[in-house]
Amino acid sequence: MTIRVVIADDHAMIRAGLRLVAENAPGVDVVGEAADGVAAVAVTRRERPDVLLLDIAMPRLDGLAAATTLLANPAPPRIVMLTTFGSDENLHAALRTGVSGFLLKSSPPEHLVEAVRVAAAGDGMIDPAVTLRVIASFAAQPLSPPPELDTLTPRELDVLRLLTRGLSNREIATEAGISEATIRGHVAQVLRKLGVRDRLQAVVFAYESGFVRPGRP
Amino acid sequence: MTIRVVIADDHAMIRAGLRLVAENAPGVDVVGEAADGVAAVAVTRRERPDVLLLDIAMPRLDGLAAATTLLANPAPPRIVMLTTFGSDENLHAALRTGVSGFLLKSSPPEHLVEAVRVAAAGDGMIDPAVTLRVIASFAAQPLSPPPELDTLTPRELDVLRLLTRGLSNREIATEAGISEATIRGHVAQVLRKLGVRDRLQAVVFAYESGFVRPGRP
DNA sequence: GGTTCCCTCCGCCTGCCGGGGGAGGAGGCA
DNA sequence: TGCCTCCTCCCCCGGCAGGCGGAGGGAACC
Repeated sequence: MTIRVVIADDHAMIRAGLRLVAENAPGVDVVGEAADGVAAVAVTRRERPDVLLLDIAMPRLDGLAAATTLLANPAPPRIVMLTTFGSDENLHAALRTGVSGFLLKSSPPEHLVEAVRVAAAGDGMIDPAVTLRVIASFAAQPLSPPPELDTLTPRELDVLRLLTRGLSNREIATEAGISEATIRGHVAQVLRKLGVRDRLQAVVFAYESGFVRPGRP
Repeated sequence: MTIRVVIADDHAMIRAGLRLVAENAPGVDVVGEAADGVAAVAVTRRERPDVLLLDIAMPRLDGLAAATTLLANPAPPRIVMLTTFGSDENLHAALRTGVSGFLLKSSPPEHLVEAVRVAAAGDGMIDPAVTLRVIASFAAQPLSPPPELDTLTPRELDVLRLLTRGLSNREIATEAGISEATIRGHVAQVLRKLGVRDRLQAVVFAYESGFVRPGRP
């Protein structure tokens, strides 16, 4: 029932440190090491560990690419991504690959052990230091109620909704069952109220303001 | 330096359990309780705790509304949301409010204590049991690469990106530093490859496919 | 009754968009 | 070398979009 772990990092010193921390934890066994992404993939395929500790920044093949490669195969290991800097690019890119954990190297050793155990159990863990940023990426949009939208009349909101479906004035007129001339008037009004130049910018505004969201008809 | 905590849950039994767990942790002090959302807001405003443990499902005012209310005020407490079921609705709704933690009641007590400490420190924690779903919500869209986008050349992708900012051909030309005629050609190509009629639908496609996302420049 | 807002509709006109077709240079590949 | 893709640029032309001003009917409010 031990958790078999492979460590991938290009710095020997850090590998040693990670190994020390991991092996000091009961039930955790380090079964391999790799100093770059290509080796990480090879060692992982050979050893089939439960958990792969993967540094993002590595030569030849970076951790993101290695994770993507491994996760595309059947029965991949759980991957805990390690990084020195918790930049938004690193964070989002890592989460996108579908890793089970994301940890900063500045995290206390017990977090690392916890992340390994959690990952091995099929769950996930994100470093507390960056978790708020993950949450913020959910909260960011709906917390911005664009004041301009409030001034739109119901009819104008209808028209804006239809605009975001890529319809022409004529199509909107058909859809709404009124004349195209009326739609033109509504569209002009919407553009004026939103302070945008054309229907294209109105659609961008609608998406960016959260008035419409991708994937919801 | 103790962490002052308020507990809000409509079940007295659960409040007692949470209090027991929290007070058993060194440096954590429970300074108030509430049995519904309205009381939670009132107690929180009176006690000004560092951390508020907030159940989602509560009478009068649910935890989500209470969190939204409190977080809209200046100097809000850190909020750790508690829930019995880790449904996607609960999860996303909670993260949207901007809480610092999201925990299932089925989590081990030490997770609760850890979440309180992490929240008090200004960081965030998401229950390992639902973290993978959070990660998946990042991976969900980019893992569906609409085949049409693959056929676009780098230049055409640039143009599409600029299109989604609501720019005219002339503005795109200026932005890209090439002639408008060239942009017209690229746009025509993009429309053809995406199978859409005009730039408006191309922008809608870009948003709906996840090629661009609201709120990310 | 007057005012205001919303919804409906009309015509005119300028300008950009998009379709069509063509063309040349740069770079990769066999 | 030939072949291909990509990027660059051009012309013509029809059509829709958007700005302009105007107008009438209905509902709500004072």
